[in-house]
Amino acid sequence: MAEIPENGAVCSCEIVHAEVVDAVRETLADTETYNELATLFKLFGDSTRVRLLHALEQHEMCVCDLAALLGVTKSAVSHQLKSLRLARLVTYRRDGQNVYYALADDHVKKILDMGYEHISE
Amino acid sequence: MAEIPENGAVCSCEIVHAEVVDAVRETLADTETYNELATLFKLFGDSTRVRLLHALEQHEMCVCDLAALLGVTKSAVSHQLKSLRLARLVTYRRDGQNVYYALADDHVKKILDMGYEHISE
DNA sequence: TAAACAGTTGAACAATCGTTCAACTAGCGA
DNA sequence: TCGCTAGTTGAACGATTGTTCAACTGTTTA
Repeated sequence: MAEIPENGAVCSCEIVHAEVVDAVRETLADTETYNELATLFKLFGDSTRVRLLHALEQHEMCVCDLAALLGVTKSAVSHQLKSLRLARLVTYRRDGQNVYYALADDHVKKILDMGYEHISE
Repeated sequence: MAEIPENGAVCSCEIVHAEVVDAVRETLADTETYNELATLFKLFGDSTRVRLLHALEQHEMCVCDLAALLGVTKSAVSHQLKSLRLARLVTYRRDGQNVYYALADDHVKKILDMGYEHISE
């Protein structure tokens, strides 16, 4: 469970509904979990990466073609793909001179779809 | 559709698989859509906001109690809640001196759950 | 072996972000 | 009305981020 400060330690106020606060506190996960979640979603929080992921949702592609498609440099694409790779959002496959990237699983699609649903309202 | 640069304009390389690039290009959305998606997911990309959202998933809460629960100042909570409010992720309800926040809809829960699934593997 | 191209990497930069601080507004009770 | 508490706001700060640039590795072809 999380290391949560005592009442008033940092918040500079009194707790108004102690029962609610205590009940909710029980259900919270540990700090590390929230950090990992934030780190994951941060990767979806950049339009270049979102476009990369959406493109890879259609078909696996090499760095060169992704760069041409999105209109950015190979370097920029490579940097972003590395982040996505470390988070296991995309997979890596070398074939000759080319390196092909593809979505690692369908979580990416589900998350993007859920986001699209929200902004479409 | 998006304004996508011509081949080689920015990518400093030749297109390797023109058919794939052209096919994927057809399926991409416009720039504004990707910007909105990124803006949305950026809000999930901070552990304080993720904890706020997860807490509100359990029960509506006032700013004061949220600050006490998370161990941050009321000001920090208020700033973050404003961002979440502008993105229609949380709702606002004043009752006397207190302002109660709650999740706007279940997209938040679905997105968080999908993220949790991913990091749990 | 050397040239050519695909891709990666690290440093550097500007831009963005989250928190803090101080000052403010709003509602409640005396 | 005054004092108190809840909440908001804007400026300022340090920290993080995305891109660029230049140099590098790896693979293919001549």
